[in-house]
Amino acid sequence: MLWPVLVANLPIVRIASWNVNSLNARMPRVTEWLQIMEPDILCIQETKMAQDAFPTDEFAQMGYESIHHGQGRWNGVAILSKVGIDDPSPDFSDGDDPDSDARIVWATCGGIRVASAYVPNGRTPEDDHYQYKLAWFARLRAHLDANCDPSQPVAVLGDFNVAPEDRDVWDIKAFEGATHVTKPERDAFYNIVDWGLVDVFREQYPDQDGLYSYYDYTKGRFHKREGIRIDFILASEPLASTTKFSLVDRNARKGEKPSDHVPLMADFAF
DNA sequence: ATGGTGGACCTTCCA
Repeated sequence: MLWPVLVANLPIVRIASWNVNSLNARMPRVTEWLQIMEPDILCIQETKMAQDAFPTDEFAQMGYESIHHGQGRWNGVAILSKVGIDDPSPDFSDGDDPDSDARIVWATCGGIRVASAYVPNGRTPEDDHYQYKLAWFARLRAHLDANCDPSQPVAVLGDFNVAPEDRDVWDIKAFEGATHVTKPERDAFYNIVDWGLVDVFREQYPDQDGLYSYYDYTKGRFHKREGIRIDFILASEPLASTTKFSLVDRNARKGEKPSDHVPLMADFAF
């Protein structure tokens, strides 16, 4: 345990993201993980929970304020914060056309504009959902253009459902004709990055391959290390330039009732 | 053997 000593005199904000695949099913794992890692901010995706079912009190007892944008059976995103929840905003604030799904929520936490994002899956390149996915990415970019400033601390975290490079999947040949690796999806992802965001994990570990954020439940994918890197902590330069530590917590995929995604975490001396 | 899992929900959709 050397590194906490090394950074003990720096103000650190610890930010995490986790697609939990049902917060009801995952609550024991989430509370355990919060107690171990003690993030200041946790972005949650796929709560699969109605708005009024969110365990606000239970998180409050652990010291977290929260904002949930819930839908019910599908989707649902939330932000937990020990450093404040200011200007909370569900969805995209671009007028009178709300998204059909609860896929993004925003809040300012400790001076950082934070988004918890769950990008549509796409299903297949021929599916209407694939076009919805591309449009959703464009809408996120437009929201950033209109409402945020990359010279200020901004962090967009979540499940982007895109593997940006071939090395972000265990075997690119297994993805022929599939979503998550097509050029339009990758272009849409990089269009978000190009607004002024840094893939914090890749920046810190440019040569680290084989450490993925998602492993399909089926076919023994996890123990065969057959995963994909589709979850990201994207931070604007004022934040990303202060990165001290980042983690893809593969251990969280082990044990009883894991999510199919693992949590990501980063420490910023901000 | 051409499937393999898991979550929501009620019979099938979604990832």
